[in-house]
Amino acid sequence: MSKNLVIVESPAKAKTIEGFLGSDFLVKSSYGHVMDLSKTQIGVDVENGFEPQYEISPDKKKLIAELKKAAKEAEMVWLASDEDREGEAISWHLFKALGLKENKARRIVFHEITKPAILKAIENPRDIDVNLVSAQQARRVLDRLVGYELSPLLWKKVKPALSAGRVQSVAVRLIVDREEEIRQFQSTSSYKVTASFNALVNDTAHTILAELPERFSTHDVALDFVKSCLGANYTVAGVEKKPGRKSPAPPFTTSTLQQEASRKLGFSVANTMRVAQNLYESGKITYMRTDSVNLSDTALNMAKKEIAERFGKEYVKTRRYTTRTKGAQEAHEAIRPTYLNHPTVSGTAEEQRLYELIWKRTIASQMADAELERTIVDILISTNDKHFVAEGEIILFDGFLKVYLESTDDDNHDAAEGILPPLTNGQTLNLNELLASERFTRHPARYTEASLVKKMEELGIGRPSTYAPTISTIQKREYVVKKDLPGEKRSYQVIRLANNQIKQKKETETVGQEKAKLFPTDIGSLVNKFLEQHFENIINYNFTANVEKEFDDIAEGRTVWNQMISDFYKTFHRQITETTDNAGKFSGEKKLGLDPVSGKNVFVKVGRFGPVVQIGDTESDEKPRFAGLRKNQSMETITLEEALKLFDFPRILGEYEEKEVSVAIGRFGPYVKHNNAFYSLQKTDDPAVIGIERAIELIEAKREKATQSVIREFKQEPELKVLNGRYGPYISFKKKNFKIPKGTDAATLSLKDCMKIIEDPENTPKKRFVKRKS
DNA sequence: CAGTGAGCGAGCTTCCGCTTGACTT
Repeated sequence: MSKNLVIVESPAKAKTIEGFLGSDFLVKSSYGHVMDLSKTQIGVDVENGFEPQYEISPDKKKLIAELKKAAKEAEMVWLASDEDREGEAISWHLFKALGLKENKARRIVFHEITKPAILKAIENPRDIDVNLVSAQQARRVLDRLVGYELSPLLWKKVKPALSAGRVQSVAVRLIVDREEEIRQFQSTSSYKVTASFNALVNDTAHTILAELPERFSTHDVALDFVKSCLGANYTVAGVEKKPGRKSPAPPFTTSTLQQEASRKLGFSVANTMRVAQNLYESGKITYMRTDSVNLSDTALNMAKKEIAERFGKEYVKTRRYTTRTKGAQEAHEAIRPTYLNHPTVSGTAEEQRLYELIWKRTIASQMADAELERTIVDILISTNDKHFVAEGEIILFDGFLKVYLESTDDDNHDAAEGILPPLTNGQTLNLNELLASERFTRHPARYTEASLVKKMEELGIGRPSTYAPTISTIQKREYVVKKDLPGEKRSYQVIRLANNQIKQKKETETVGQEKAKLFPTDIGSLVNKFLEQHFENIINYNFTANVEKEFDDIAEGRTVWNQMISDFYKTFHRQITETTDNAGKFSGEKKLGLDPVSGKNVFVKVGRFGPVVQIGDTESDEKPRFAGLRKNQSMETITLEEALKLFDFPRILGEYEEKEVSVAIGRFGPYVKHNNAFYSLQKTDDPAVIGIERAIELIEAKREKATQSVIREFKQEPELKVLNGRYGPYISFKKKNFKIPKGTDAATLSLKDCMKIIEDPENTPKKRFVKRKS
């Protein structure tokens, strides 16, 4: 029995701390929040001061019972959750849920997981900060009211099972707005002039690349300029040298780690977090959900030592970074390796790569600036008054660049500048080639998962622990899809001057390719439009920043939390009732034209199951016909012709084994139907042209696969089979599936063994969704 | 997980922010 019980949020942290403290201390984890509002009800008493109705989270009941027991046996309980709004609330909830007494509980906080820091914290306990808890309560209640009043309104007015919230709806808006900007964007072209020269410097031939600082707006002006260069001489008219410096980027936060892992390693946001969690749990990195760029003193000293040993003393520069991010709470350190003297670790390939990135970034952040020298060379053209400019950059001292260079999202920059040979004033250069190429302005970039996180962080929307889940939610709701675009060919004009001759030609380039970018869907755009019309104040980009200020006031004790919520709710709830009463169905209905066969109107709109084409008016006596849009189609762009084509299904292809074979398009894409069985089409198959031969191929292929997946069959019991599925072997019996206990060899199971497994209630299929009591 | 879409009506869906395993057919 321990005299002291310490409760932290994360089990990995608990394990580390237990090592620091003696046997008088038992360290446990709360696994995050332990109490929350009821999931199935609004959970807030709006009539009575917005009193929250908390309950112990269902998955925490067992844990709370355990903690309660441990608390009873201990002389003192130390509540050591994180030092931020949510952490304070966790301590308060623990206090309540464990039924602690004032004289038997202390609140402590520490910023560094080291023995001295923890001992110091224990010597300096404090009370739970009630104001900070109130601020969290306000945050929680506001999010609940917004989410649980807006979502049902969407079910009624737009489509069932949709959702809206303070964070997710703004994330969707960013993507919808960006797509609209791209649609509105008008590309213009201009002519950019570049030249390459040959020069002999110290008996060595060098190539020098230069550019005209200005651009020409039309082909004619560009051509006139190139013509005016015929027979020209080019001389160096000035060499200017400027010193420059580059500083390293700060250590990683959750958001910057997600961005760099996306750009440098191609990881999705969720993957980055999964891999980082593994590194954290095996003690290799510090906590991965943080908004702080701060490094502990221990880390700073380790970095200093490591850099001096590895690269030399001149590479050391100790830096303390401060966070400027809106709403940062800084309960943790920046993300860094636990031991900075380990540049690599063992683990999976992904773990090694992510770790290396974190190591480099941390080390670089404590290294000296890179010192550069920029050279700008001015080149005169003898036949006109324009100048070429050549720029070069050399590194005098590499500093942190030895280890790490941050990448950018900006793909508009041109080829890297190289080293220029030492040119002298008055030196003549020989023109090798002069090019005037047509260049086009580019639309703003679509968001990647990571660049969306960056933008959300700038707006103060979401927290390190929610970036990845939010991005997955908006995709799961089908507001947004992540996809690639193949790009299109575009031709552009090039005017070339070489050997004193001008030649013009047309070249082609591929533009507009996209890889893993976020696009709004029809539903996403429609829901966004609905919210813009009725709840602009909620999805306004500044809404979160404004309420955060009010939460701060509550935390400081200047505002009473439920007064703030009451003020907010008055307006918000009026908007809800007004929209409920006055707004009609919001389907985005749009008329495409007339059906040439029936002469009826053809519409597109969002129906109960997603975007549909409708032939015939809803109000008419005859029932309208419907067909769902294909996955790659959009209400925005679909034509009448494409819409009518969707009604060509189901199409009868012929007969096979004396049963009809047809092709149709269902909820999950195009499929072949035969004898009441379904066979999905491949991506390369077009349901509009597919024939009976191909359909039979698909049927046979699926049958073949099915026989391969059978591990065991029994003559005595044809309804029982041992099959190989997605998650390994399982038993199928009378259309129900049963898992096979670990350590059992599926291939040697007898019928008796199988029946035993089936009868064991341990192995019965679990219900996917737990039905709630009414 | 598969041919939905009217209208009727029951029963369902939903938020954000803390934390990890559990374990799917």
